[in-house]
This record gives sequence, structure tokens and C-alpha cells, in this order.
Amino acid sequence: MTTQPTPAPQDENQIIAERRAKLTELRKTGVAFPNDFERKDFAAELHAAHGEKSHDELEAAQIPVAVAGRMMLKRVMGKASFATVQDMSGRIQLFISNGEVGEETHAAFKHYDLGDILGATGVLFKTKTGELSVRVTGLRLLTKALRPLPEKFHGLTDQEQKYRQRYVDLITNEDTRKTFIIRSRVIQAIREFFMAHGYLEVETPMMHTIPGGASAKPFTTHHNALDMELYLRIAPELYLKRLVVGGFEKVFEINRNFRNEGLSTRHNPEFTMIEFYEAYRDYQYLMDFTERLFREVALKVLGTTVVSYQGKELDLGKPFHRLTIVQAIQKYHPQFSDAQLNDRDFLLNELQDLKAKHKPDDAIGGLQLSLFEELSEHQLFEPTFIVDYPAEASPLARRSDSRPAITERFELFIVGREIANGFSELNDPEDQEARFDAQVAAKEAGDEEAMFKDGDYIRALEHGLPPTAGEGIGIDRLVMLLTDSPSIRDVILFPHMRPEV
RNA sequence: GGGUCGGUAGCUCAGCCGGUAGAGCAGCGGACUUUUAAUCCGUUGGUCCCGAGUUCGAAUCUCGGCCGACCCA
Repeated sequence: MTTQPTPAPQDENQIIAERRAKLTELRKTGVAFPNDFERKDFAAELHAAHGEKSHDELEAAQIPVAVAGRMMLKRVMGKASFATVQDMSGRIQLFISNGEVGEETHAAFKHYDLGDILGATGVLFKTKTGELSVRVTGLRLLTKALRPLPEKFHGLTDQEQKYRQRYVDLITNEDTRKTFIIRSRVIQAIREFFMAHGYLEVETPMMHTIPGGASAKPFTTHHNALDMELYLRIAPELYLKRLVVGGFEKVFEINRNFRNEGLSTRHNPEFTMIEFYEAYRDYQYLMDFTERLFREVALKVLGTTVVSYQGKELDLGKPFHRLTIVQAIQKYHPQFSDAQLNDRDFLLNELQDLKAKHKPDDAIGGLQLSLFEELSEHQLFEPTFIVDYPAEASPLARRSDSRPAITERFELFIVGREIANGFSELNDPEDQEARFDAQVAAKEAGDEEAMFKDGDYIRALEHGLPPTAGEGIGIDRLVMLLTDSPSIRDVILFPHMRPEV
């Protein structure tokens, strides 16, 4: 197997040629890429600490600073210049004049380009217009940028380039930076919530010999030394429950799953989930727990539970709705009676008329689920738990004691999208084995998404899985909700794209 | 998989009535010692996504393809 080298983009132009010539000059006169500049200050911290001070206070204090960052704006006025540099925290303005840095350094600065990375030392002061700035006494070019930045006012707007060249998007678009900072904080807040509840964070295999834990098509890969096919995991579920068998009674894992399906605004082939399991709890507890989690994360990250998504508001602080599948169908289609929705032939006819995706051999529960997915799922804008999932569609969930055809399972929908899935875990090894066998039969009958039988998982259950509740939450979709992002690609730093031509 | 829209200078866009390509920003040269997307003067820069067709002539019209966005399945 050979690795194809990434071809260098053949888009050399005059601007890049001129910048290369400048770099060549730099190489002649010294170290072109120096790494000995000691940055001591961040822009945002300087604004926070000294932004309110008056011109005179700053002149009296003579506060020395050393800042570094990428030059985003540049204004040259003969014997003095202004530059705006951007670091991880924000921006700060530099004032560069012949009087302070000398003619030679200022002349060199005039040939610096937007996008170059500079290091500046000097003293804080306020300009006539009251902007906190650095009166520069020492200025160095730390990294020459060979490629020009997008236009300084509009930034990068082309969606494709924003996704493919995220580094440029991050340099120029504040909104993009903000989205990914929120994403990081969401994950941090989730982690803190689980830590506070006594959970143990674990890591389980991402390469599986038997893919399991979800109904999805896996990716395959190959292990050379063992000469065997491996699957990228579609879910960590079966491993996490093995850990509960092992005595880790509260565990969670935040990481990637891989599903071999199409690309859309809601699907990326690799996506991030948190899955968590807690012994001696059931799905009812999980629903309450999930509400608390979402509220706490929103409050911590956004400071409010009120979220605006694509022009519509919802409040995560209000109790989430809870509906059975039948109730959810009737909520938006009250013309269907209970009797009709429990009539197999009626359901089949409706599904056929609607040309809805369904499996004609399904029992009533499966057909109800298909009708729900067709008619109501997308309309569940406010947070809604849907319960009473049929056992045949939930091979890892515990059956209801009173109604064995359904499971103790819920899915959470917000803004019309599935965002979480949880249930009381099936811990009866004999029932689990029978359900796996039914899945294998479905797979043999052509269902590509049916599960494989995992004998070791059965063996683990035979050692005894305590009564346990478990759930998975799609982090990407949660971040979409909290950042008002219309596409999953907006919340994934490097979304999967077809190769560039 | 189907439909709609888009791809023109490094970036943001105009040009689409068929006559051989333009603005702003960026770059280069010049003026300017408190600017704020600085301003002013001058100036370089193009595989008009790719391929075929129609035509005397195609960025522009037609067909096919590639990539992307959105909607639908």
C-alpha cells in the first residue's frame, strides 16, 4: 500500500511570488523563522486589565508588554503606522513610528504583509480615539506568510473553502472561532457534570472485530500483521456495559463513532458521542438526568437556557415533553384514532400511501415507529422524549415488564432532530442471545444495518450485569443547537469532504 | 438518487443583451507622525471549474462531467 502525497496546490501567483522574494531576502539577512521571541501578554488580558485606564494613567504607569500575533490590519502614514495583530485571545493595535523604533525597523515594517506573524515589545498607551494600543519599541517578523489572507472586511465566505481550509476560516471569521470555542466548552461542561456525579471516564476500542451497539453500516479496515479485517466502531455500547459488569458502575466515554452512510447537513461519517452507563438506574431516571444535564450545560456555556435556533426560540429550562410513539403521531395528525394506529393493515396502507420507508414484515410497533418517523419526528421542535420503542427495533434494550413487545427506551428530539437515545439495559443474557439471533436472521435476510452476534458480550452478561441505564448523546447535534448552526459541518473542524479536484 | 442555485484576479463580487474581462480589497511604486475596513495618486495581476457542441466569434447559448450549497428521497 502506498501513501499518495498531497499534491502542492498549483496556484502560485504574483502575490505569492512577491512574498517568496521577501522571504528569500529574510533568509539572506538572518534567521527567517526565529523562535526566540518571548510573548508575555495576550490581547484580551491587556484589554481586561488596562482597557479602562485613562491616557494619563497609562502614561504615568509605563506598562511594558510583549505581544505576538498575526497582522490583520495595517495602516501606514509615512513616518508612523498602525497595525492590528490577532492572537488566540483577541486583537490589539500596535503603533509603530520612526521616533520609537527607528527609521530602519519602520521601513522594514512597511514591507510586512497582512497575515505575517509579528512579535512586538513596547508600552501601553491610549490613542486620540481612546483605543488601548502598544507604542512599539521593538518589532520583529516571526513568521512570513506566503499566502495572502482573504479580503479583510468580508473574510472567507465560500462554504466549501471554509470547510476545506478551516485554518483560513479560523484566522478571518470570529463566528467560526466562537463556534469551536463553544464546542470545546460544551464538552468540558459535560465532562464536569459526569465527574460531579461520580462517573469514571474511560476509553474503549475504536477498532472492533465485531461491530456492535447500534444498527448501522460499519467501515472496514485491515490489520496487516494479523491479516484480518477490523471494523471502525459504530458505538462503544457493548464495551461500556462490559465495564459495568466489571464493577465500574458509572462510566462514560466521549469520542468518535464511524458510520458508513451518506453525507448531509445532519450526518458526518465520523461523529462525536458521549455514551454513559449507570448501574441501579432505569430509563425514567435517565430522562430526568438528561434534562438536568442539558440545562446545566446551556447555563454554563451560554449563561441561559433559552436557545435561539434558526430564528425560533426554545427553553431548555422548561420540562421536556414526554410522548409515546402513538401520542407523537396523533399530536400532529389527530385524525388517526388509537384503533387505527393499532391496526396492522391500516398502518401498512398508510405507509404505502405515504411512500414512507418501512419494513413490511414488521409487527405493529415497528410500523408505528416508521409512521412516526415519516410524519412527526421533524416537527418535534421543543425538547421531547419519545417512549415505547418496539423490542424488535431495540435489540439491546430491556423489555417492559407489563408489555413485553415494547422496551424501556426513549429517544430525545430537539429542533426536529434525534439528539439522544437511552434505555434500561437488557441484562438477561438469554433474552440478549435470542435478540442477537433475530438480528443475525435479519442480516441474512438482507438487512445491512442489522447487528452481529457478539458471543463475548453474552458471556459478560452471563457474569451478571446489574440493572443499568445507558444513553448516548450526539455531541455534534447538541453543539449545532447551542451555536445556532444549520449544518453539522459548521461544528466539525474538518468535516469530511470529497477530495479536491 | 432527484430538483434548485452557484463556481470569473489571492479574497469579495460585477459582467450573462454572444464581439474577446472589470471594480473594491490585497500586492507593487509614491504622498502622509494618532489611524480604525485609514485616505489620496499611479500600477501589476486572469486555464472566466473541466470537456464537447452551436457560431465568423462563447465568461455569456446548448449538452456532458467535476466540486459545493440548499431542498427532497
